[in-house]
Amino acid sequence: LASGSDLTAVSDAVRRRNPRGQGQRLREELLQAARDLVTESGDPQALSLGAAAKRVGIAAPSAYRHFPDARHLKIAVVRACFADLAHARSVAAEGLTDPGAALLARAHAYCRFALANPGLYQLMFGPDPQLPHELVYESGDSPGRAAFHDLAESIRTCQDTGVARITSDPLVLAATVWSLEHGMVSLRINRPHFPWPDLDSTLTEALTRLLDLQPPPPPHGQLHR
Amino acid sequence: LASGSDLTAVSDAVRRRNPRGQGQRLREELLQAARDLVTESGDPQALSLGAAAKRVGIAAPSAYRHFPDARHLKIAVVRACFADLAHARSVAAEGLTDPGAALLARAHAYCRFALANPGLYQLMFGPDPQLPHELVYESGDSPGRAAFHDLAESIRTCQDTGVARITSDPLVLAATVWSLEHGMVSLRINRPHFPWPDLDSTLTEALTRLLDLQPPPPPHGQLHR
DNA sequence: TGTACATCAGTGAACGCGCGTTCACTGATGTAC
DNA sequence: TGTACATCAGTGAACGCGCGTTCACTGATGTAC
Repeated sequence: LASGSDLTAVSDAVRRRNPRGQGQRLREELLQAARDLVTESGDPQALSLGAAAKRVGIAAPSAYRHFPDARHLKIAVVRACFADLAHARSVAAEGLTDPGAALLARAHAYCRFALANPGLYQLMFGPDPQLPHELVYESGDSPGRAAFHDLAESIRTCQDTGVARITSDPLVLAATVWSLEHGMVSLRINRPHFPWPDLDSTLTEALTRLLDLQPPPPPHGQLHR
Repeated sequence: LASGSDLTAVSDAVRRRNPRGQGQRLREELLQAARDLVTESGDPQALSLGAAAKRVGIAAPSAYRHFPDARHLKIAVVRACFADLAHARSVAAEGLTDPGAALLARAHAYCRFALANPGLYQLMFGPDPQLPHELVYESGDSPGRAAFHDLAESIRTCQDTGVARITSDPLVLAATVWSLEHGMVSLRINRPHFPWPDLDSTLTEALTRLLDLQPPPPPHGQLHR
């Protein structure tokens, strides 16, 4: 009722209704609000249609103009997160020629993403019957499944170039590597007060042993351990 | 209203009210009902005071005679689960003299427990601000922390006897091993439709490589791979 | 250029759901006298 | 041995909460004529 200038950054005081064709804009705002709710609370449960609507400054039923139901809002959030994670993983390996170094870089990027976005990570990888199969690793062309095969390929490359001297099936190894990454981050997320050892060095050492990785031809002589 | 003989297995028809001193019995029943709810649904969220009361056949407020609030019911369930897990782990290693074999046996027992009780496992190891620190790994004398130090000791023994040839800090190694176990089971729980490789052989191979385990003096010649 | 109208973004009230929790109570069981 | 009473296990009704969802609506914006 009282004119508040603290709600919207740009517009004057009251929320300006979106012009004709731009219902899209509110959709984006809802999506972002939902992400922020989870990010800020660190709790996947914090994602709800009503809370997102409230945060954007509209009444809850208005959200139904943009999402058929609450489930689809969640799906949209998770889909965006998978895209972000894939991006972070590929950016991390950019310019790295040694396949072992690239593999390690992607693994660290995965963990960094998880620890930086614990709530969203739990949303992506937690159990959730609401999320459709094609999104979360269940079906063949899901973004998560693509990342998994990417990891397996990356391991195969290491094997082919002699960087990884282990000879097991790369798909089986990929499952183990992914399990290790997931276990490390999800335990750290779930038990924040436990005296965890440094993740970076622990992960590097574990992957090196698991895959029998050879250090790259040292440019300067910088080695682990 | 109609006399149903299908509710209680032993007593005649209607629930017999517990005699004077035996309020304890209902407490046990509530605890078991809560466990069953989670076990049967596989969903930690299924644990609620009301649902447990309903399952036992009493009105919801009656549960307050036995638990101060819903949180304490959950705590009691988780406490019992930790005891079960510890028991399963120690039973699995009974009679095994080779420290490497004992370590592997306990690891497999951990995973078997998790996959057999996915709902309860998530309750124990999922993020849950409701659970008190002294129960879930945060404080020094929690049952989970005890299990962790047990694992570290087990690794140290392997090192001392030459069964594990890796020289890193056993506490750090324990964190890695636990992460691997947790990752393997929690991903399998969360993504049941993913084509996971066999857990037993994968885990054995991964632990063998991680700790550089030497096979025990073969009684018959049975080796992995 | 002006007016009448269709479109559509957003609203307010209301419902049912399961949850946790409170309150004053009922009534069988055991005990004191 | 009998009766009056205290104890205490369990009840029913009620509340507030946040959730998802429906419904008929309002009213500004753009367009057709």
